[in-house]
Amino acid sequence: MTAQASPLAKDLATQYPALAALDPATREAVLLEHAQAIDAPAGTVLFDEGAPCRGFPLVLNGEIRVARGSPQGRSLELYRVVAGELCVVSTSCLFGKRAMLAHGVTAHPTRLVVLSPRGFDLCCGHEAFRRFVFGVFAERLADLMALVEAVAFQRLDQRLAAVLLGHGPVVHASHQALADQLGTVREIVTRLLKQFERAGWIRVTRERTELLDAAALRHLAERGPA
Amino acid sequence: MTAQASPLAKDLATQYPALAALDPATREAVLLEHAQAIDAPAGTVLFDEGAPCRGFPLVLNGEIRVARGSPQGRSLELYRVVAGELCVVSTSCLFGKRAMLAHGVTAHPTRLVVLSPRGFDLCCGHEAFRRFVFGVFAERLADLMALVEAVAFQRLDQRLAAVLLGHGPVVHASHQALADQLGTVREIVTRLLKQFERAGWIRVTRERTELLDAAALRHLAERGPA
DNA sequence: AGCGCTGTGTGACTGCAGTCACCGACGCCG
DNA sequence: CGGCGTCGGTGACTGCAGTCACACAGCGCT
Repeated sequence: MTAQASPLAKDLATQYPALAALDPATREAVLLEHAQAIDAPAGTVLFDEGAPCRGFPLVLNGEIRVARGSPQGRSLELYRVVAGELCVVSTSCLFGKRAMLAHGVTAHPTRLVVLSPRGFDLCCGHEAFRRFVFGVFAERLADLMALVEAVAFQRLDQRLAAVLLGHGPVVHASHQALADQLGTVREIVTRLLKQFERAGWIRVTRERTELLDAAALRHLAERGPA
Repeated sequence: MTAQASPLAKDLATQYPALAALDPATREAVLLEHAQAIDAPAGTVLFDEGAPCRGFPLVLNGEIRVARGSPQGRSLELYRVVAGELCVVSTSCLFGKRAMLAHGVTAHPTRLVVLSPRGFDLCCGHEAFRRFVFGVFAERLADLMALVEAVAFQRLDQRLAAVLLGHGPVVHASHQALADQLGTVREIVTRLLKQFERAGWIRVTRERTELLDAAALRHLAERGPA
């Protein structure tokens, strides 16, 4: 399906002001000939490690989790792509002409538009779009550096606390899912959550973790062990 | 000092074909008005964590090590910038309008040209240069992901082996320097090096590590513990 | 009710990395 | 020569994270 449907174009313009700023001729050409809309239910594998790469995904709504697996079957979340962003792993892999370095799975039902390499080039001819792309790259790079630092220098309880805080006041996720975000195993998450619960910071029920004392968690995450 | 000196321009053209591909008018304008050459001896701190950012450094020769420090005084090398590349941390920080996320120190005497943001924008108007910049970003992103995976999932002996292999057949570095690359402490490096030496894989002398059995090290680094 | 699947809880054990407290070796310099 | 700073080596100890092996609870299904 090509992406000329009017509501889609409108969504795109709302989420991506940089696209809206293109001159109308280019925009039409890109949308008609170099874009493809996709609707993916939650849990769809959009791309996999080692696979080639289709194009540059722009996310309209929903969320993509980009993670990398370990040989021992563990997994570590690198970052997420939400509405208004583009997936830099795909971009990176297309420019470096290499296989994908990570896999991407939709966390929620997600609508996205995939730009062909040519379409991406066209858009990049315009400064506004370029600045947008560089901005996203900059963010991701910063995220990854923060992640490196966290993995290298922080304890798991601190990182778990940070992850919980990043999910809002009630976390809907199995312990295994949390473990996959952290790059650890289920038992450790269970242990640490129990610790937090005994401290009165959270309440744990099946598939659900309720934050009772966000301040304490934040303190642990930021300033280290009490 | 502006960068119109002919040998410098030639160096730039050699190291950066993407710059040479610009139309001459733009190139002249950029070099004359938006570039600054710097010669830095080894050990110069080019930028520091939390500091603002001057511009986009292009490295003509030498090497910059970009690392991030931990609160406990440890350090972890994120990547290096060699001739023909540009430093993405600076780029990232300029685009994200944020403070620097890491510090950069010259490992060898290094000559570099710093482009002003405006000069960078001018260059980016040309597709060849853009592709070059995206290519570098792609590489760094890939590096960082590999680093995240290594820190999260590999044992220290594996990572140390990899670092040794990355330095050529003879490594000139103190144990402390190696520890700083890995994000660990000196004693651990000493221990592991002794292990490798007992296995006959390396010979250790002061400030110098000679690789005797690169194959064994490579095997450890890639396939894990024997 | 019985079954099976997924998610959770836990105790025992292991091992790597980190910490601490030294000591010794080497090089530089007054 | 003696003193000092950097670099390297080592043993004892600690603690976190990971592994293994279970037991159990909740839910959907037949």
